[in-house]
Amino acid sequence: MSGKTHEKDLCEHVMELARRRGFFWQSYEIYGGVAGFYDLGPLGVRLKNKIVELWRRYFIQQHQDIVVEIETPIIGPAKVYEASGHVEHFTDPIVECLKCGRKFRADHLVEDKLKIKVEGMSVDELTKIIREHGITCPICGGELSEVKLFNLLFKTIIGPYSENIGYLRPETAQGMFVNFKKVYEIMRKKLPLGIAQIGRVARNEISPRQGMIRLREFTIAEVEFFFDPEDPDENGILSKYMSERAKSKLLVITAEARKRGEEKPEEFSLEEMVREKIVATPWLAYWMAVAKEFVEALGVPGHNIVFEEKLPEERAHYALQTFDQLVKVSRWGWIEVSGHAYRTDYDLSRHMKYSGQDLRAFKQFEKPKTIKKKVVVVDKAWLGRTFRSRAPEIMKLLEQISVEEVERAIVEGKPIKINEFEIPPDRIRIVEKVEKITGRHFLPHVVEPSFGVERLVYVTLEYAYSVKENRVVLKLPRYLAPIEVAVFPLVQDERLVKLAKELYRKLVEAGFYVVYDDSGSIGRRYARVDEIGVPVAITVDFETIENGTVTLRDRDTWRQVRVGIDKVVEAVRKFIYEGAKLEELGQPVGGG
RNA sequence: GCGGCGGUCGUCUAGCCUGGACUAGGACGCCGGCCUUCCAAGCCGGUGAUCCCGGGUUCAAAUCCCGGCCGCCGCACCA
Repeated sequence: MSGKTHEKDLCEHVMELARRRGFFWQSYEIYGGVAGFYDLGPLGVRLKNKIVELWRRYFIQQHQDIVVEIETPIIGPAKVYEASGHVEHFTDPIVECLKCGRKFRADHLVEDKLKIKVEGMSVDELTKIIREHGITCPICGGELSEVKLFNLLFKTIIGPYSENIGYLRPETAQGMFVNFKKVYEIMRKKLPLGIAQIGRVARNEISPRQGMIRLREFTIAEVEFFFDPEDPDENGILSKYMSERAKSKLLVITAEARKRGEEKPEEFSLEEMVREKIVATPWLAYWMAVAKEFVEALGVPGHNIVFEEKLPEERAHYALQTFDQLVKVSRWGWIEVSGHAYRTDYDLSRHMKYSGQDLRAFKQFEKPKTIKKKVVVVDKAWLGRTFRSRAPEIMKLLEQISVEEVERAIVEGKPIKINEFEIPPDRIRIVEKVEKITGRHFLPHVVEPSFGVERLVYVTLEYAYSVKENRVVLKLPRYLAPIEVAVFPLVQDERLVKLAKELYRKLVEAGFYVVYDDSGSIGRRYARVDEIGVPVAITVDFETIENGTVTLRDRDTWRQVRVGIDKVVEAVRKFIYEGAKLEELGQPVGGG
């Protein structure tokens, strides 16, 4: 499933365009550049912001009754990432073969060779074991280096004390988990609840390549979606949303199919995904459908979007099931643009344990349940008088004895023996207590759709890139265009220039991003704005002076219509944000 | 991290093997002017290169050698 060579230069063209026109470029270029870091230029920032805005529309605005957005720090204390499992699971002990240069997981190597458990063993201990047992490179037999730890987390120090370690977050997710209880309360304790965040993350990749595709610092847009695992369709919310997307179809390669060696994806409707248990929980499928719709809105055709289920060994430590959303790109074949993980209650349970805080949700039963319960009651006054300072100890021991055992002793009239102590049956009795339970405490489960935004920027550009009559035309979806309108006077005639500048002002005041250009020939100016994806170019010509109309030119068809100058703002809005066809906006212009 | 290949104006590139006339050439772009009544037209002028960085060899290095950085590909690694 890898990209083949004949399409290769598309990526190069996109990268070249991105550099030349200011979408993005490698960071720190004047110092030779650093791998895995990219800068966004003026157009790149606008495009990224628009993509993020679109993401918000799909994941938050359309789900505003159940999803809210927060923002949390990039740096977190060590404890948070110990709890999340990243300190442990993002750290691999690695040995390198001094002869062939291959690297191996040191722990796996030792476990395989010696059949012993080495979990939790230090680097030095592992090195020692390797040396003592003369373990060598399993491939070439060469000598092995010392064991080194490799952790993808960027480490830093919080404040002046070096022991106060912090980590840069490798995902925004922990910000949501840490804040779950608070947001849950703010949202008046309703489930399901999605908490979204868009922000920078950092991962110290060993050797990042592939330009914008694999970065050491990038932007993630993700939702941690919390729901009651025993009642995912609480209040019919799941059903409501599912029915809204009933027509959604997803191309999926299941883990099972992959194990069979299958490479072709199978198409499932959203309903089939759930009914045939392709997904471990229905919400996972639902958010996959939203994710696909969103990626389509970036300009990727549905047949180039596939969900691939990860094999157990490929999954992150927190996931019970994971699907990657893959998009086909020219150079690298199928690349992941989002991950959809069923994180269960892993994160909340870990934070509960590490923080000591109760992070459980509470759900009231419709009717409180009453439970009859037998309780052992001791004559505490007697107990205290008799055993004095040892009484509390006995109380504790008594709790560990089952009610049935005590009951039996009472019935038989025998004393209850607890270690060396004896309690006569008349000092103890069984009481039936009625307990009222109004609801249940539980840890919500979580599904997580998570997007790499820079990848989306790249994918969007690549799918928009086209060549027409030897000119580059960036056919971005209109609503994503960094610059929305261009205004040109046909030639540098004072009257036309004046009118064009007025129109420019008017469009700017209406809220659009507009370029004005009166240099060179009109054709050159059209070409320049085509290349950065400006959807519509407006030209003020001599007819404008006569009858107050201007031409609107469609980037994709190069066709033109004439529109009254006073109707331009509305026409542009309709064209860019309401999907109107050019021909609906005014009178067609012949020729040109 | 290992191996292979590569790195020259904003972009694409000539030159590198065979060191010297290279003050590094061209094209496109970009800027200014002229021209121009709708698709990168034309003319004039201009701008623009740490020849990736550092060291070495040499009288002399874009060119040869070594080290590093960065990129691409393969391996390894990888939410």
